[in-house]
Amino acid sequence: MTGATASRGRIDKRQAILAAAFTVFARRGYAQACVQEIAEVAGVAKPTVYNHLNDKENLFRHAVTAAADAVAAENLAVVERVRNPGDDLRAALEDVARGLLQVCSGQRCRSLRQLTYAQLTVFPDLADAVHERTSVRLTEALADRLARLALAGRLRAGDPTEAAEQFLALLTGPLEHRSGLGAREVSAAETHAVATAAVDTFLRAYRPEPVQH
Amino acid sequence: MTGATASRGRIDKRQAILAAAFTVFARRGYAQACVQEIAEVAGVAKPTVYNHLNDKENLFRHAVTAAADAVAAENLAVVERVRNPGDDLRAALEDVARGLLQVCSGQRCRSLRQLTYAQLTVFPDLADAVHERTSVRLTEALADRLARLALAGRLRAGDPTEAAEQFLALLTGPLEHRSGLGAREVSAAETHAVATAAVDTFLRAYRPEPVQH
Amino acid sequence: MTGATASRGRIDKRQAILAAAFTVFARRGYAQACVQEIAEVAGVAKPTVYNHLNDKENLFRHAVTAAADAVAAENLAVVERVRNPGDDLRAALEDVARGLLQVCSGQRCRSLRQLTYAQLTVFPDLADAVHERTSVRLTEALADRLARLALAGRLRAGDPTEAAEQFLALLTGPLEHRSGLGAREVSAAETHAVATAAVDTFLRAYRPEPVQH
Amino acid sequence: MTGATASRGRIDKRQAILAAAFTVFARRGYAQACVQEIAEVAGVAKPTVYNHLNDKENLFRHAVTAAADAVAAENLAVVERVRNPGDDLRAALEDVARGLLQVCSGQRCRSLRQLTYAQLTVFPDLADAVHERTSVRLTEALADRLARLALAGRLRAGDPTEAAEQFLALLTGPLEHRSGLGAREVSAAETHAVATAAVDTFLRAYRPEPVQH
DNA sequence: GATGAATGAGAATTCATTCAT
DNA sequence: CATGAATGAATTCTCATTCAT
Repeated sequence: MTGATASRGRIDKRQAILAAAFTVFARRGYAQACVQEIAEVAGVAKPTVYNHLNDKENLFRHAVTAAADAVAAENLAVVERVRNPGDDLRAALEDVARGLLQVCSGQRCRSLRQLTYAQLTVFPDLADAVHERTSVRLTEALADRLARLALAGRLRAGDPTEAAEQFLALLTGPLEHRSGLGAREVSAAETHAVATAAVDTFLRAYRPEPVQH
Repeated sequence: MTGATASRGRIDKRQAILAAAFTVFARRGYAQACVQEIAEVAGVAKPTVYNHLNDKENLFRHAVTAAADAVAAENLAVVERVRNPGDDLRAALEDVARGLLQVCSGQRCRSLRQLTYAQLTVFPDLADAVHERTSVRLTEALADRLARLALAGRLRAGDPTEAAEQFLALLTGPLEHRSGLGAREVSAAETHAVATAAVDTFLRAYRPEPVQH
Repeated sequence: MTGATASRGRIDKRQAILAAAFTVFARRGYAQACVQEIAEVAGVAKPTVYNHLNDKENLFRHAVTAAADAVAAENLAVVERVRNPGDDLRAALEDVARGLLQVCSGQRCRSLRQLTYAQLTVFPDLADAVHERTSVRLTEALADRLARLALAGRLRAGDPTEAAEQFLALLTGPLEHRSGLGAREVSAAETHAVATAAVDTFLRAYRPEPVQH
Repeated sequence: MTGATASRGRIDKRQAILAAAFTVFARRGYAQACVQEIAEVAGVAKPTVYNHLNDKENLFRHAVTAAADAVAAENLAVVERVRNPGDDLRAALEDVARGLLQVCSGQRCRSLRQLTYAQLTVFPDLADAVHERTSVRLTEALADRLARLALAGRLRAGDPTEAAEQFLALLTGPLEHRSGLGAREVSAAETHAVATAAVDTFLRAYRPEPVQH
């Protein structure tokens, strides 16, 4: 029991450090963030941070990767909701669209984008990892759903990955535009409008071809 | 004449410093970049950098703003090409699309995005300025062209700004996706494909409504 | 006990830094002194200086204040010696005079004067603090003693603060004059002569009025 | 004529630089003062300062020496006023006392003291020169007057230099005490009181011995 | 394992001083 | 002679990282 408790305490401490690190990195950027502040936010002493994660770079990698995992999970859960679309295809797609926009306009997701972008040239492999988790997987999961819909004749046939890319682009592009690169919060009304417009355009472009006879 | 030469020399040096600064900031990121390296790349002594631009922040602001101006000019020039679309609308839009992708996939534009994103929380006003120059103006210029086309009955009527947002989203979203957030170069073939797909989707969604009779 | 040792070590280090700082500031002046040299003299690394005292200004303030406290204690101890003057008033006053001159002609006191004077306009509040500790308190302590003597009829009545001011002036004025503003050491013989002359003048001026009858 | 005008202009410029230098040195201290600011105050370009006075040290030496000369002249003029004391010795001495206090409490004299003190260890020879001009010469000039008075039987015989030292000490000591080392201005009323008290004490101590018969 | 203390390396910034005009 | 521009040399301060306890 003691052992379990101790391990748990240790794990908790590690989690606290990673969470604090993400917060501070998001607040200051990689280089401007200092380990001191992270330790303070985590409520531990500086060397404890070094005991758990070897150096600043490692700390950054783990904090960012953890955030990317969380965002990935959220995104995939949203896409999963369209597995059984029901009769109203538009409604189902709008549900996904709103869900994704909610995730993308959240604090964590914006910070993640920012940090990853910022360190693109410094830690290119990390950028790859994040991109894989948040963008590639999401696109593929969505492509899977769209492929099913095409097969069922509810969408025009075509490259489902390309369709998924475009569906996501119609969401994130206007969102980014309206949030000023993610600096400003975007009102619920506005994300709603973006979602509606995206689905509308998508459905117009991907409605099944009229049957020839 | 002497004065002109001297001034010219001074202006040249200032330009050299700003160019070097943008290069080094792009290579290392804001905080990791050191003024020393910028001075070396510019071929001047460190204090000369401080004589021309008062401190590191100022240097960053000017370097980024100058790059944003250049990108803005390039983008607007591309959009201008669609002012007289000719008979083949699809060809005209594909021309714009390819032109914009060429700009956006260029080194400078990617660095600019990266730097701006990275310092979003630190220099929010700078992010605003860049966003205004590169995104807002571009969207509006494109919206102007699309509005004319709608008026001429060659596109479905609707909010032209929204249409422009979506047109641009269909370009930059997939581009970003395929370049891994902008880390990798994207082949000409791929940008070509993205442009074609974007225009195709856009035209399907925005073709004029069939006339009722 | 371990804790005690550690604390003691820390306190020792802080003392060493303050002592080194005073030495180096005295040697070079505030602005010319560099923290590097202070650290070397203290036998620690530069950042250790910053860990203990936050910046150069703080370091200066603490070093000077500590010196002022030490000088104040010495001066007050000397004045205390005249609490029970005995029969020979002249001897008692000469004792005080010599004691004070010894303190004032000492290295620390001269450096303190110099540093305080030098930074009068830059750190006026520090100058106030030093003046209060070294000059005001001393004058008042001496005034207390002189008041008692006047009450006992051994000195002419009058404003004791003014008398104390003048007593001290008769010591420090000529001392400063002979030491060339404190640059040169003054020989014991000369301080002796100054003390004797000061007491002589003081007693002539403050001898009790001849009793009227 | 051109030559004369030119020389005059050159001399004026040099004076302006020295005056500006004294002002700025007084405001900031030697090391904190920067040549740039001095040039601005003097209304010339930085290299012009270097053309006239070779380097910062030289600039400081000349500026301080010039100020010392001016102060010396003022002091000596005041002492000269007691050459023909008239019947009322007390009045004559009070006149000198007030005159000297007025000089010593002036801005220039305080700045001069400050700067000289500050650089005592860095430029000891400069301190000597200032001390000689402002303190030694003054003491000797006053000693001359006091010697004449003693010879005339209006003061007790004794070492006139010592008497002069004490007379000056009774003025400057209390003045310094009340001005907080020269930081604060001293009201006219207070300098008046200091002068009166000094002369009173001086006359009590130096009145002629009652004649034996 | 956690921490208070210490430090080596490095970065921004300033400034006296010198060229070239 | 006066000056705009450039620079070499310092200096303060910060921070990731490591010991010793």
